[in-house]
This record gives sequence, structure tokens and C-alpha cells, in this order.
Amino acid sequence: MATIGDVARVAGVSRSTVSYALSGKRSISGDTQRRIQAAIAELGFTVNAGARALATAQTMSIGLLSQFHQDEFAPAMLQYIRSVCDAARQLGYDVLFVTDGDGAGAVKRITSSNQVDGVVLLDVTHADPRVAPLRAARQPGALIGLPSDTAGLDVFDLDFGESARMLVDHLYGLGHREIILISPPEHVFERGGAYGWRFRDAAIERAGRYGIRIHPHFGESQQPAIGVNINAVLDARKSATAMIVHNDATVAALPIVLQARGVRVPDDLSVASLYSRDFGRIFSLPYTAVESSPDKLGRLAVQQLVRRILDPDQAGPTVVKFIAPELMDRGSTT
Amino acid sequence: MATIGDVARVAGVSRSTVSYALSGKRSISGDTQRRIQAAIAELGFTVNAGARALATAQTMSIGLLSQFHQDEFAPAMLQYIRSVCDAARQLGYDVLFVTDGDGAGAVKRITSSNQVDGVVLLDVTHADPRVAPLRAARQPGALIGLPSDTAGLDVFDLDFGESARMLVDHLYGLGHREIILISPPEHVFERGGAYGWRFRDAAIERAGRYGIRIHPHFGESQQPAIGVNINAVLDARKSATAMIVHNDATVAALPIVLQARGVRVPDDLSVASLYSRDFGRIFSLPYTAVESSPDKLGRLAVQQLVRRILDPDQAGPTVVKFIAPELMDRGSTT
DNA sequence: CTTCATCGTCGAACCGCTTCGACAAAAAGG
DNA sequence: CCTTTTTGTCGAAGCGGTTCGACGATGAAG
Repeated sequence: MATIGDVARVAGVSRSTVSYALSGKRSISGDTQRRIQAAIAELGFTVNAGARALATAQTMSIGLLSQFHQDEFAPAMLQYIRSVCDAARQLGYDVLFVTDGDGAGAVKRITSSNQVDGVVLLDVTHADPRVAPLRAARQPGALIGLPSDTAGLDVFDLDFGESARMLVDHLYGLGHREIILISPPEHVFERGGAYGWRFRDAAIERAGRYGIRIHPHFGESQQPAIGVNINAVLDARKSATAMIVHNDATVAALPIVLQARGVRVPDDLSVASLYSRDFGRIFSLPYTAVESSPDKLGRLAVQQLVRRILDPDQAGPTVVKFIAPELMDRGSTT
Repeated sequence: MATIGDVARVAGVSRSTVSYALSGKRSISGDTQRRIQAAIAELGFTVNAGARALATAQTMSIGLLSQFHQDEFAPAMLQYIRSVCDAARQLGYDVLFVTDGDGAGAVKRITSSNQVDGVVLLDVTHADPRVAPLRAARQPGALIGLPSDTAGLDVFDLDFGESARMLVDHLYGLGHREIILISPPEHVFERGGAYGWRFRDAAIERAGRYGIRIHPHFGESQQPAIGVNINAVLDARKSATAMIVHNDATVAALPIVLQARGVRVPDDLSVASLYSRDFGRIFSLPYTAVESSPDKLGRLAVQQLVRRILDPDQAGPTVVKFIAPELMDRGSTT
């Protein structure tokens, strides 16, 4: 493997000159520049990332922490992962992808060993154990999902409250006066998935303001429980004319369950949900829904993280940004 | 940030002694050992991964290359990613996850800059552009998916030929004499996804041997094209009694499409496919299928890769391992 | 024709850790 | 009791880069 010393020798200059030619931090004469480039090409030289990281105290990679819970419905996760990776790469960063069961330990490990310049946490819960070690780390952190304490960290999330209100408004405007709400499974609430109650509470509050009825239920995360659950709910709420589904697993299975039951959408039941365009495409979902924008969230998180990496002080106070929901009308409501 | 020098000073020993205490490569007296541990605890010292990597020429991380093609059906990918990450972590390696559009460039970048000790390539195609730069790299590589030239690299893949034969055998044994085969979309064949033709050719060959009819068709990758396609195929092959689906996107959408068409499985049509247990669970798929074992493939690839990293010479000649398919009978065939 | 910047280059120090050879002290062997 | 071996520790060199200060050469200003 060629080192910068080899390049220097072949080009007949000192190592520091090669380094400056590479970084452009000092001016180099045209002739020298050319000899160095020739030597680099001849030797097939590439900078050793580890050595550079040691010297500059910059690894040019960020950590991405993703949890895979038992019984969790993961497909949507991939979109966040992708957008984070793409955004990072675009800014010149590589991604260290960590899926340790012990998320807090993983955060401590990669930050304290200086393997990364910053960390993105995916799917952050209310009392997420990864937040404390990240806050304690030297590196900045960006979260996707809202924890109880956001001090010292940048947070990005969909505005679930506004999403819920938007959907209730939409259905109310169409004349619906009794609505079923399928929330995430109970274990998501227990684990502290704040988006669950942020959405539900806002929906209930809004329905209350309109004086209409809303029936909140937990979703299930796996078949056949999903089908059983939906059927039970529909049986129990025969007079409801619309359903809001705030759960990936349920909405993915919904078309089949409804078809099996002989329920036509939107003739018999109006359905509205919350998922991303890509998610809907993958599962062939025909429902009017709030766009969950994983691509936008991932990008924003990374951009802010990199801003902080480059200029820890100038980047200003930490941010909590709820991105505005957007309703995609696919005609599943009347 | 505490360095090994700080620990040495606090413990009253030399830096090398601390290093040996950490690695256990030379014996250390009990007393010294204790003082060093105390100093480490007091200072909250962690080894700087970059510095260690530079000194040992080992990064303790592996690269994982994943491509996201336009219009590709990605959910299954996540299972490979997960199993690779889990296996790597279990062996003490972190994962540098790379999704660059330019896969070949990415391989060159992370290997020549010594960011990783080895590389796993996901979803390898027949003439995969990433294979050549990986072969040229100093680091070993493991592939999931079969390229045309496997020289110098370990390859792991499901035995698609045997899978196809197993499914044809299964249906033939149940009395079926005319079978529809839905292969991956045409663009997968064009891109060189060898699993497409490996499966199809074997199925055709086997059907030929039995003297039964098989109708190969390409699948589609997105709704609504998938539904249109399946309906067209079923219309064109009215006398077929069974269908083999070798395509994630199609099989995921199949329940809905068949239900809409009023086709009951297995009464009207026997259906067999190829996907993983988890994939089936996510999409609520009820079909008898060959298990695609992404978890096993990921694990095998990583284990072999690490074996080669640890002992480049002793690990023996490169391996091409087709893992044996396993039929999961879910009762969708009669 | 001095004086002073500016430009281009070099040498040395440093980033934080590992490892080799050396060596004194303690333990084992004859 | 004197070798010989083993044990525990140290200093220095090296991994492959970056960066700072110094310095001669060149050009501009007075």
C-alpha cells in the first residue's frame, strides 16, 4: 500500500508538500502539483482514512442507530435508513450502521471510541435509553422521534398532533360524525412511542371540539391478530362511518381484511391513514393519508447534524422541528 | 478525552504497560493491573478506535454494500441487512453501511482507504460491477448472490435451481400438470439477476422431464401493474391449476389480486412461492413456499468473511455455497 | 538598491495506540 | 550459591497522515 511518504519520494518533495497539495490549504506551484499528481496516479495512492482521522480528529462518518424490536413491523424503517445514508453520503460522510440490542451501550461505544463524528438515532421513544449517553457524548446527535427531554440534541419528527387534526378535519368536513381510530399496538405505547399518544390525544381533542364521536383502539402488529382485531372493532362500532389508521402493520393488512369482510372503501367505510408514499406503493395501499415523509426527516436530521459537526458553537441552540404534515387524497374517503 | 498516556500517568506506569494490561498480550502483576483498572475507571478512558486501527492495521469494521434500484421492491433487503449486522456485531465488528449509487466506486473508496477489514456485497448480479474492484482490493469479500466470475471471493446464495425443482416436484406430486411461473420482472433479468433464470430454467427443465406444461411469465414490480399482469396471465392460462411465484412484489400483492378476482386458494388455484418466514409474516402471506433464509445467508457470509480477515491464508480456497432450500408447507396447494 | 511581503517548500512535532527489544528483579535449576 | 530462565516493566520506534513555524527565493514598494 502506497503511503504519502512514497508519493513524496517519487515526486521528489516532502510529505508535507504532498499533504498541502492534497488539501489545498497552502499554495503549490504548478510544476510540483503536476509531479505530485503523477506520482499519486503511478502509485495508486489513496489517503488512509484511519490515519487522517487520527490526525484531524474527524472520522467523516456518522453513526446510525436503529432498533429492531421483537414483533415490530420494520418495512417503514428502511426508508429512514436510506434517506439518512443518502443524505450523509452527499455531505461526504459514511454511515456506521448499528443495530445492537443494547442501544445505549452502542451509543457509548461508538462515541467514546471516537468512531463517529455524530450520531443519528432512529425511532426514538419517550424515555429512550440511548438519549442520555448521546447527550453525554462529545459528538453532536440528531434524533428522529421525540423523547421526553430534548436538551442538547436536535430533534426531528412529523407533527403527529397536526396530522391527527388534519385527518379529523378532513373526515368531519366530509360529514363523518363517528370515527374509529386504530392506534399503534399497546406495546408501542408501553415502550414510550410518543407518536402514539401524540396522535391519539390530538384526534380525541379535535373530535371533542367538533362534538363528534371517536373510538380509539390499539392495533395489532401481526397477522392473524390484525384481522381478528379489525373485525372485532368493526363489529363493535357498527355505526362508525370512517376509520383512521395510525399503524403500519394494520394498514398494510387492511385491504385484505376489509375485502374478506366485504367492506367497500369508501362506499361502506371511509379510510384515512398516515404513511409514506413509498410505503403505500410497496403495499399497494389506496388510502388517503398523511405523508409521513421519512426522506425529508432523514435528510433534515443529517443536515443539521453535519452543521453541528462542522461548527459546534455557531450552529445555535438545539432545535425541535416538527415537520408539517401533508394530506395525500387518494379518494378513500367520502 | 483521556488517552492511554493519561491512564499511564495516573497509574504510575508506562504507556506500553497500560497497553499490555488492556490486551493481555504480556503478563502484568496483580497490583499494577489493579492500579491501571482504577485509573481507567477514574478517567473514563476508552481506546481511540482510529488510533488502534492505525497501529494494528485492523479497523474492526466491515463494509456492507446495498443497492437500491429504482422501482425495486426493498422490504426483503432489510432482512439481509439485519442478519449481516447482527452476525458482524457478534464477532466484534461494526458495519459501515454504504448505499452509493455507484457501487463499484464505493467499494474502491472504502477498501483503498482502509476503512474496512472486509466487504459484504448484497444482491449481487451476474455481471456485477462491484465484484471487480472488490477482487482487486486488499480486503477479503463475501457475496450474497451469484456473479459470473467468483474467483477470489466467497459466494453464498440460495440454491435457486434446487428450489425450483422442489416446488415443481411438490406440485407434480399433488397431481398438477399445468403450472404458471411468475419470474422476477424483466428488468431484473436484464440487470443480470441470475437467480431469475437459475430458478426459471430449472423449473422448465424439471417440468420438461415430467412432461408437464409450465408457462413462464415475467412479474411486475409495482401496483397497479402487478394486478394487471396477474390477471392477464390467469386469463391467458385458464387451464393451469397451479402457480409458482418467484417474485416478492407479486407475491406480496397476490392475496388481494386473487381475492378481487374471486380465486380461492388452494381450491381454485394452488399457489407456491419462495420467500422468507419473516417476509411472509409481514405481508400476511398464506402460501406454501421455499424458505429463502436471508438470516442464514447473512450469517454465513459474515462468518466466512471474518474467518478470512483473521487468517487470510489459512482460510482455504474460496467457497461457493448454495444453501439447501427448505419447503414450508402452509397448505396453499392441493 | 534596500526593505518587506508573499509564495512555495521543508523539517519536525504531533494525533493515540501497539509492539519490539532490552533489562532488572525474582524464581527455578543444578 | 551461582547460573539460567521467567516475569514484569520500560523506552523507543512506528502506523500514515496533518499542521505549525521557519526559511530561501521572488516580486513589489519606496
